[in-house]
Amino acid sequence: MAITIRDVARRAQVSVATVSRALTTPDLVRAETRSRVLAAATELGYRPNRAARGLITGRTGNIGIVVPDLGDPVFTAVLKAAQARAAQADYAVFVAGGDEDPATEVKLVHAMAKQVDGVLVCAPASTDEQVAEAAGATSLVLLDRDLPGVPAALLDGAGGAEQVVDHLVALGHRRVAVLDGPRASWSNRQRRRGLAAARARHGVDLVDLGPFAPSYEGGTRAADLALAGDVTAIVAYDDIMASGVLARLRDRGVPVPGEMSVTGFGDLPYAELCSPPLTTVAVPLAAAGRTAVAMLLAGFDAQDADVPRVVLPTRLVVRSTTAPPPGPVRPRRDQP
Amino acid sequence: MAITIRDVARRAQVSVATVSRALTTPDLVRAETRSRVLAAATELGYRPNRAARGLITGRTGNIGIVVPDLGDPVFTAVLKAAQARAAQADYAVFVAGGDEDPATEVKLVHAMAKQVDGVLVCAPASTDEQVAEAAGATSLVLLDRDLPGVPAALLDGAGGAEQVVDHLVALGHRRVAVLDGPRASWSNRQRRRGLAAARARHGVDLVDLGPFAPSYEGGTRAADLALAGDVTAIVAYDDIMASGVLARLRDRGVPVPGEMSVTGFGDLPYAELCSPPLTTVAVPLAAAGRTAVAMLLAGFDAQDADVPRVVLPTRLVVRSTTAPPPGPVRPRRDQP
DNA sequence: CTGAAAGCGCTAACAA
DNA sequence: TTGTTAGCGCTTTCAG
Repeated sequence: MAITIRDVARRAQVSVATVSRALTTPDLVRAETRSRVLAAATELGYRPNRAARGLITGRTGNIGIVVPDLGDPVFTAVLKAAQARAAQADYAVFVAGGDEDPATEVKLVHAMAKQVDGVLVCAPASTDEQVAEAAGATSLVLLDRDLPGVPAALLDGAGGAEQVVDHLVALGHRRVAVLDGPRASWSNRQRRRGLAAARARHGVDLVDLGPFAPSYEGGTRAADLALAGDVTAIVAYDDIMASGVLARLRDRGVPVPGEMSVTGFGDLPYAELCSPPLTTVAVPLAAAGRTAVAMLLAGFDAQDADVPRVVLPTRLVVRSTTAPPPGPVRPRRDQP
Repeated sequence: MAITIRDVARRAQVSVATVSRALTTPDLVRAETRSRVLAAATELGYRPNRAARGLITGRTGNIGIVVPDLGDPVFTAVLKAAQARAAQADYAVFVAGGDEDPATEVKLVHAMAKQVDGVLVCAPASTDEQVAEAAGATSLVLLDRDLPGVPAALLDGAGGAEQVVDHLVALGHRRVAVLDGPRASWSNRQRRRGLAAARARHGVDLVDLGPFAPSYEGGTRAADLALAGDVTAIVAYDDIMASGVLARLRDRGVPVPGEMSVTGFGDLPYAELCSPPLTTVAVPLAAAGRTAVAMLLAGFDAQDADVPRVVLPTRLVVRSTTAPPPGPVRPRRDQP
């Protein structure tokens, strides 16, 4: 068996209670005793059993993270930042990835509930009811999903979408294709909201296409449809779809951005590596992960009943896939 | 407080011991009693506290995974598969990412040790001594790192490297640049071993360049050096470096594969998306993750003293970045 | 087949 | 300032 608090007590010639105190509430023990205990602990290589501690304190020192897909770079970016932030506070993190079933996410939360102090749930596809119910099982923070009463770290997808359209309009585009992604997600709804706002504001023609799979293949398929749509720009659902679009356009001999502008969403590492480098919306995934974890941790202590809800700003990154539309640039006429 | 075994016992009109048995060793309780208990448990939504159980059984039902970098798609691929495999066996997984310090990995193992039944350590950069010492703290399985006495799931990097050279030689290349990556890693040593073997076998000229950072920028830098080296092919350390090479060659107007062949290593998703699609070595990351977890789990039960060590095969995937060298193909002369 | 009781490693009153 | 004791939620002898 591993070494326990009792071994340390024996070696330091004190009771287990004193060892416990020396470790958790050092001020409550005489300096000399404390150092003796600490010395004994180090010599023995003692590491408290957090599970046992949790049993009595009700605090496990663990948090959980549930993501829709551990293979998706969007979520691993969040995970990385979240894990780092948690480690900073000496919290360990459980991770679980749902796969097919949207209800899985909720199950995962329940499965973790007893072993963690709280769970960060990323972009759950579950229904509001399911999420609310899961929130009953443990302390919850949502990421990229909004639900009244549950703390959330949100990404301003609407703002990002607006910036994209603003940019395209500024370049002179008047008719652009919008490639839709999976309909269900909250973030997609946000993005569409931003698109709608921009459309209203500028009076641009936004040609809705899709939905397409958020994949390279989805992008290649979408490109052909967009090409048939008499547009001068394509707003893809995300970077990966955009890369498919780019590839297909190249195959079909359509110069980008000369004949066609293309934008992505996410600014994943490879957006920069596309050729040409992709104009896209940078989404602060790492910041979101950090923030969400910070909210979770803060929620453990603070008992104020307010439900924090922070929206992280997105930012358009202009690279080389956007340019004025071909032909003579028609002067823009804004709505009166 | 959450609902405990006692609540279930009360509701089912039995003792807590019976509830425990009904849940863990169903055969030991009368069918009728069992169903009564199970019903009560379901009605109450009871979920046993695994930490408390672990305290007494010595089994936590958790495993840990330590990776060098949670942002690296190589490791998240492993993580995804490992997590899935663990979930299958109803194990939850802790995840931690080391960052700078190689010794961090060992610390992470120790930090997890008490909360898990075993840890999967991916490609640790620590010294043999450090790893061996960590293996003392808990049940360990290594991935992509070999150490006598510790079970390991290995990737056949040497074989992959040999396949690359075989392929290039078969195409007629006689002088190829090899871009080195971080020297320290075990997997890099393996790859170099494969290269050396192939060189000895074929008598090809292998021009060692580097080391370079395993990044896009590293690749662009490397490309220029390779170009100056009078070679007809470039073997990059990994896919990402290869994509940098590709980009730089395009910028410099060198047709691939017409004037220069390029290979990667890893077959990450975007290898296929490169333009042209990258010839590379497929590494069974998911299989490795699954296997490693399976080994870990198996090790918990079996008490045979043998130390499993499985080597997963890699496989060359020929796409469009390799072709015969330019100019008249000189007939190959193998060594006598 | 079932219950009573001990105890896993630890913390939190309560005394001393 | 320190030790004694109870007990967190659970499993596991040991009786019955």
